[in-house]
Amino acid sequence: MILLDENSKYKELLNREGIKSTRHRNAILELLEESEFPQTAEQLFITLREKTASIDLSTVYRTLDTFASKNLVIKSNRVDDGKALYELNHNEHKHHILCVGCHKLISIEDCPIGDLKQTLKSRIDFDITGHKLEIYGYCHDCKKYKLPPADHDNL
Amino acid sequence: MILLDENSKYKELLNREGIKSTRHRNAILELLEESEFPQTAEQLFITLREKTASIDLSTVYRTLDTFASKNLVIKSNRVDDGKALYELNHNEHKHHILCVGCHKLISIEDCPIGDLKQTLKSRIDFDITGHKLEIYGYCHDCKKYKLPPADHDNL
DNA sequence: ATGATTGCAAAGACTTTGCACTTAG
DNA sequence: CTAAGTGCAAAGTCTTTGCAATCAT
Repeated sequence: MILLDENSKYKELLNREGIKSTRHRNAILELLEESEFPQTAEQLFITLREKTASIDLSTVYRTLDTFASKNLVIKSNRVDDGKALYELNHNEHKHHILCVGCHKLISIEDCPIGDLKQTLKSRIDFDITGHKLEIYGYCHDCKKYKLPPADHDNL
Repeated sequence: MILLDENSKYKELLNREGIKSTRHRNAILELLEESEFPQTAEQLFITLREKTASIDLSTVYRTLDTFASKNLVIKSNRVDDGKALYELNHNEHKHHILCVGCHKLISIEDCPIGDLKQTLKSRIDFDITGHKLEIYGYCHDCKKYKLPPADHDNL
């Protein structure tokens, strides 16, 4: 039996969470680690089929849900369609901006919520524990070439 | 034939957009106008069935999509589930905060994006045209009673 | 060995579509 | 009158689930 070291890269992490280390789970974690942006289950599924051996889409969903329940990944839904997105739960906090011309995602370090947190705390005694921010607009190139929105009519 | 004035309340608005004024369209607009928060198609459907005569769910979806294409309503998706939300496109800009203890929505006037807009413009030449912000946390009461999150584990 | 994980097929939830009937303009 | 709107049923897309086979510990 051929067992690459690769396959156990996340073994300790997984066992620590009380779940078994499997080929699929390792592959999905690895893929998420390589991904700059949140991915849909299908994107991951397609890449996994290309890179590693076969896997079923339902296994991808189940694995991602398991990871989400262990807080290893964060599940969210894109605002402009109903598809679920999954990303590794680094503890770093980051936002992206989406160009509606070319659909490129750009990471930004800025987070404008900090101030609001204090404001709401003192004004209405509301404790912010989390937030999700999606920003749309035109990047340098799309503005230049005056591209129309690709399919984000309502934003 | 009984034709209440009510039924034509939005006639001019609709005709101006090049679409016909119908009982259903008027009812949906009226309902959206009464709604403090974005509604799912099904919420609207159920209320419509109670308040007005029968309507089909597909008609609700078609009507909302038509309205969205005319920019009369804004369609979005909540971050934590896959259901589409529809709200009237007032030109006012407003955000809500969600209490993860009791699921209450609270409207806030604050919008922290203004400054960021300038920042990104000058720093990376990105023109923000829209954004979506969802904020989670504990309201005064839920903090007091130490209620656990209802079902927003990953936020 | 034994309970967890997986593939497969089927079902579920939400949304869209085709077509014949109805209605607004 | 005629194109637009609607109900109904069927299909489509994304996601979840039941069950038998397989795998990790």
